Amino acid sequence: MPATPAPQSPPPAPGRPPGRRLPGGPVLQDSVTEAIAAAFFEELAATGYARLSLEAVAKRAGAGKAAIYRRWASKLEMTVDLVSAVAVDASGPADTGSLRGDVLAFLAEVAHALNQPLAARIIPDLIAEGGRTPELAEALFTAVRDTRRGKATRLLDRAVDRGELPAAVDRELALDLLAGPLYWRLAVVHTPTAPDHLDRLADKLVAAFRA
Amino acid sequence: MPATPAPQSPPPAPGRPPGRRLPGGPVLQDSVTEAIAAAFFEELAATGYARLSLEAVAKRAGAGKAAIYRRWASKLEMTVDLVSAVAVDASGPADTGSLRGDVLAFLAEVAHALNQPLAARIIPDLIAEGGRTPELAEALFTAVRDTRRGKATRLLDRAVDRGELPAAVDRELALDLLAGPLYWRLAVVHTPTAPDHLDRLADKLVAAFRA
DNA sequence: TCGAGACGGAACGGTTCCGTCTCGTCTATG
DNA sequence: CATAGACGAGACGGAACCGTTCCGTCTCGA
Repeated sequence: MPATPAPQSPPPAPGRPPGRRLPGGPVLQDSVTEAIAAAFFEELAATGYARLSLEAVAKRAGAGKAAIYRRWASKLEMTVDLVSAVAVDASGPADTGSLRGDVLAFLAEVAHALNQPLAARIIPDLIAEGGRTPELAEALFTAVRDTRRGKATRLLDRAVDRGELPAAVDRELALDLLAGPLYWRLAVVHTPTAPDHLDRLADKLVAAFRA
Repeated sequence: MPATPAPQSPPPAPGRPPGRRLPGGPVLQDSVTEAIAAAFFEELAATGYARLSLEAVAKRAGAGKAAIYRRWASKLEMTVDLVSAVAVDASGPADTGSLRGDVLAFLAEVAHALNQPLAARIIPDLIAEGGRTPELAEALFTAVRDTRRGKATRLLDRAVDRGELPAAVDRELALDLLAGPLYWRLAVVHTPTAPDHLDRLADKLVAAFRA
């Protein structure tokens, strides 16, 4: 019974950090665990969550099915755990000194994420699946939506502090405007973007915030 | 000439219009066909395209599987056909006399569509599936995206004619701004909307277009 | 009246996947 | 060096669907 805490074992570390069965925190130190995680995301992009088969994940990872079941109890648990793990980055606040600069930095970050081919396929799929699987929706919300939401809110707060926006700026709308158009273009309609696309979008958004 | 051409048959109608096997045009006169279509969309909303089982559709419709296979050759063909059928409405141009009025009317139409519970579940699912199934993506594009795109383009043209926008208005960005924020809010993040939400959004969008 | 054909229903063999379990191998600790 | 434990591989029974085929019934138009 390796993975589970093994309450009686001697003082030092119980071997090397194994995976774990219950949610609580991503691990991934294991090379087998890493291979499984990579295979999981590739399979997720190719097949979609609904049709994703743990058998295919195991085969792609060059692992046995037992290696997966030793780490997670189910496909849903595995998904929640791995998705939460990758979304934790949260990264820097990106204070560029001006509202337009901050907006542009935010857009560039979103665009960069959505231009990853794997992410562009996986994210819409998980969002759609979240409509059917509340646990998955919650994991997405706390890991992704709330993180971005926090960044965008701080972006607006800084602009208010600088006097670039009135204190009463409509934050709800601003958040939708920051995320919506890019998501729509890159993840829904798959339209190519001109090199200065983000620049022009940033101009429009700043104008909208000030309205 | 509803069903197959039936080149030799006498002048009058050959019975009643049956479904048909190949794409080309929605029919749906049949009561059985209607029941199947309704069951299909309910099942699609509940299960998602990937897991949708024609057996379940037949059961929900109170029909036999043979009744489905008599009309469509596969799940994909059925989906393309039925989705194209519902999206054809296209509706009126909605010229309200002002840019802001037109924008608001456009937003209201989008919001109304996305507030249908079935649509709100089905659309993100089909979009995600479209990333994996080119035929489905194409059906969605020609039936939905191009229709909306045309409406939005005419909306901008009218504003240019009125002198409300410069002729060089950035149509690409405007289209993303019209669709993206609402789609983001209603279909991705599922956030409730205040009663005056569309009004305030329309103000922001008009300001953005003019920037 | 009678035949054509669509109907609901049920069963068919063939896949695919699940979650469990058993092999024999490899490796690292003690 | 011995051995415990994780490993890859894959067989297993059970379940769900697929797409097809067959019933026996019912409703038409000829």
